[in-house]
Amino acid sequence: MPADQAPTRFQPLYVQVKEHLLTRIVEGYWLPGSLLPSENQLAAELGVSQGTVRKALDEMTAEKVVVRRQGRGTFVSEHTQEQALFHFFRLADTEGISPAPSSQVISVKEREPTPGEVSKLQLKEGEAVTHILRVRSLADHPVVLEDVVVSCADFPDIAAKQPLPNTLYTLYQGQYGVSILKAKENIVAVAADENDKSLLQVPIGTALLRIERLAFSIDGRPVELRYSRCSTNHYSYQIELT
Amino acid sequence: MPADQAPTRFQPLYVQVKEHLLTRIVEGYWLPGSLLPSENQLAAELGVSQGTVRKALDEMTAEKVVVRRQGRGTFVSEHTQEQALFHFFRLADTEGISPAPSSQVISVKEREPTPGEVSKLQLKEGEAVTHILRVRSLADHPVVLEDVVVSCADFPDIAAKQPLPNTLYTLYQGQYGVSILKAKENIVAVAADENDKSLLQVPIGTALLRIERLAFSIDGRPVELRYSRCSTNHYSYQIELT
DNA sequence: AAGTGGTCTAGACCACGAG
DNA sequence: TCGTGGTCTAGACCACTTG
Repeated sequence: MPADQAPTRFQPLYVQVKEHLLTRIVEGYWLPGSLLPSENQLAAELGVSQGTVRKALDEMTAEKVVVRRQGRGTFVSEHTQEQALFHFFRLADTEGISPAPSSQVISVKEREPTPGEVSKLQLKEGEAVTHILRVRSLADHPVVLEDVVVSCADFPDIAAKQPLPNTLYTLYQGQYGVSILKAKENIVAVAADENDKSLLQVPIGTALLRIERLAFSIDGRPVELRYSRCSTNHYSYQIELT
Repeated sequence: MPADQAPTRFQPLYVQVKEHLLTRIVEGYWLPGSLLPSENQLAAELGVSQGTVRKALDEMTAEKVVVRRQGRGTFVSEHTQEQALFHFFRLADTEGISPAPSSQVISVKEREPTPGEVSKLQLKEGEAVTHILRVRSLADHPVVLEDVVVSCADFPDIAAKQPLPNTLYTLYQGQYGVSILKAKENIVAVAADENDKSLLQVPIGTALLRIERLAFSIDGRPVELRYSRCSTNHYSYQIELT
């Protein structure tokens, strides 16, 4: 007994259930942090068995779209401070410890996008972007110089939201309903320039990490482009390959 | 009806099944590439239901310990050229394309480990290491200068295996039965020195990526420590955060 | 046609959290 | 005590691969 209109091709039931639930979350029917109906309720509502709902929720749990708590229920993921931090902020010291970063916003401007931004963010003709420049510090030392570019269409009037939170992703989710679950990073080594010298307090020519990050929302659209220039004197970029 | 001796605490049955299967693979009872018994055979042999075996195999599939092929069966993962390459070799050009790297071995030596190597590789007292130095090229241009350090106990007489394959992990698995499934990387930016200048053909002071990788075998032991110095003039380190 | 993994169901019991 | 997710089972049918 299929519970959904056929999407395009024959899909396993649990995939259809998953996409149905995902759609509701993306559309804001269930907000981040809210409790979903129980597996049995969803199963009854969609006309499938509880095991099928479970399999859909299992995959969504693996993708961190939802969080399950035994005895309580299943919740839409929330970008808490820790989550956003440990998931996307990869800098830590030799012990693997990352002190909570603080941020100092240098400027917030609306402007025309560059051709690279248009293609990477898949911007429409004439769409403007907001450009945030800030310095992030660990233990009171400036470590990262960050250029953040987002579409004004996705995030209108972001300049008015100041002071901006340390983790922008909680702002995106809380104020704009955009959940960042995936990102691609692209890392090269560059020499520090005049700008780096004054803002990161390193000599010109110091080797820095330059990280380009393209972040995707829950529905797979690229929504943020971010360039980070990192001093790696005291911290390193750490990641696990599996 | 439990199928395994209780490990330490009460564990779900499927976890016990998973650990049992994992042990057999680690011990070489089933070699990489070989076909496992069917789910029903395993279930009968272990005295659990087929669904429980399935759940164990599902997790092992997610961890890439095994590969399932519908209609054929479940196989122990093999480090093929592509897998090892695309899984752990993160350098690619702006289009995300990575030409097959070639390697030139500069030296292979046995020596005493440094204190850092002892602690990172968890070496026993008096255990020697093999140190491989090589240059890896993409499209005939030298791009990575690599120092690879492994324990002589894990990989005896590795010097005799020359010419070393491009992807050492296939050698580890094929000749020594050690499967690398997980690694931690630690990235900083450094300036090129004399050595980099001659081997990577870059000017002294050029910013390079320095990647420290600690690779773990299927049973969770650290077995290889590798330092890569990468020129990022034409290629960048690319990774997906999820 | 036979055997494999892939999906789906239905029902049972357990462990946890909250009232 | 009740409702939740977590585990386990047993059996059915489907889709794919091979002979």
